[in-house]
Amino acid sequence: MIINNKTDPELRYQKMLAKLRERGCRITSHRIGLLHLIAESEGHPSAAQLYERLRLQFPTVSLATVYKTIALLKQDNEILEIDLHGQSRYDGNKPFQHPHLICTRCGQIIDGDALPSMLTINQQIEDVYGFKVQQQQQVFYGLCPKCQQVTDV
Amino acid sequence: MIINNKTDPELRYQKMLAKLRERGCRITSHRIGLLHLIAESEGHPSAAQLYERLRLQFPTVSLATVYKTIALLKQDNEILEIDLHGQSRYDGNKPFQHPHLICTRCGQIIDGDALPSMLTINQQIEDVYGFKVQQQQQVFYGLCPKCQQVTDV
DNA sequence: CTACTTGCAAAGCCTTTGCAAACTA
DNA sequence: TAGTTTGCAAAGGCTTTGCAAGTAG
Repeated sequence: MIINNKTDPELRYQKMLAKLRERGCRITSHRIGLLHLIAESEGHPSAAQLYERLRLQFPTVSLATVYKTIALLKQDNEILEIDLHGQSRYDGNKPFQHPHLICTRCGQIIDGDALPSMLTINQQIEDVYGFKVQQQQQVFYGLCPKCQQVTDV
Repeated sequence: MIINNKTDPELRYQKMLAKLRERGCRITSHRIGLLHLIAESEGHPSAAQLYERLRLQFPTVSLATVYKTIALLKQDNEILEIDLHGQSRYDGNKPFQHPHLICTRCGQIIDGDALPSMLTINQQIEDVYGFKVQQQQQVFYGLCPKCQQVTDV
């Protein structure tokens, strides 16, 4: 079994900040705060969750600002958007495409970036269908190890 | 390369009809028409597309009715819902979980149910993460064979 | 005849947008 | 100072829901 290893949040923060500067964005205190939250981004938060957390530091910040900053990071491929039935979750710590495992009982979202098939699936798709993959979204719903024990009774 | 083989739409229609009867649903002409469209469901239509097609036969039908009938079929696992960034597409012909390949140029949605890794991925997830998969949603965006030629110049 | 189904319109949810005021560089 | 960013509120797209009228069994 795999232990989830995170990228260093500080490095992620610096990288994102640099990208924003590169494109000539103004660096506001709200953006700095949000970038820190996103670089950390434990548990794949939604925009609303990021907003709630950011509001603890900046009570006047708005949800629109959160969305606008996320939009910039998406363009720079500095944040990964996970599309869950009309609600987006974000991973700014590992902004590359990887599968996610979602526990239907406790709601936990596990990064599935250690699957061997992850390395071969795109090639397989090209071999079988002649289709060239650019992006992917793989979500698996089921029971995490802990919740299986609860259910097994 | 794989030729997409469809299930017999008539068989699918009968199966769905039987399931609705089983649960004591009333069989209305609108539902019969919609079931036929869904059993056929070329190209993974959206609710709005099914509605437009159904309206040709039944000009007074409403979009709400389409959604309500789809909801029933979902509960019976007789229709597969594909979640595309806030818009749902439906496959009532092959209502089991399978990957989809979406061409970002022409918009075509290809069934990816002939991939070898499809058979092993759930086991792999259990081996690596101890996670028991119940449902999945695998969407790959990229270029279909035809559109690659256009782009290759 | 009874209970389910329908169409309509309104509401819901998340996300995006328009705009004047505020702020970064 | 000039141009970006902000918060607010409204709008947008898709889906769901409430309800009285209509219909299947």
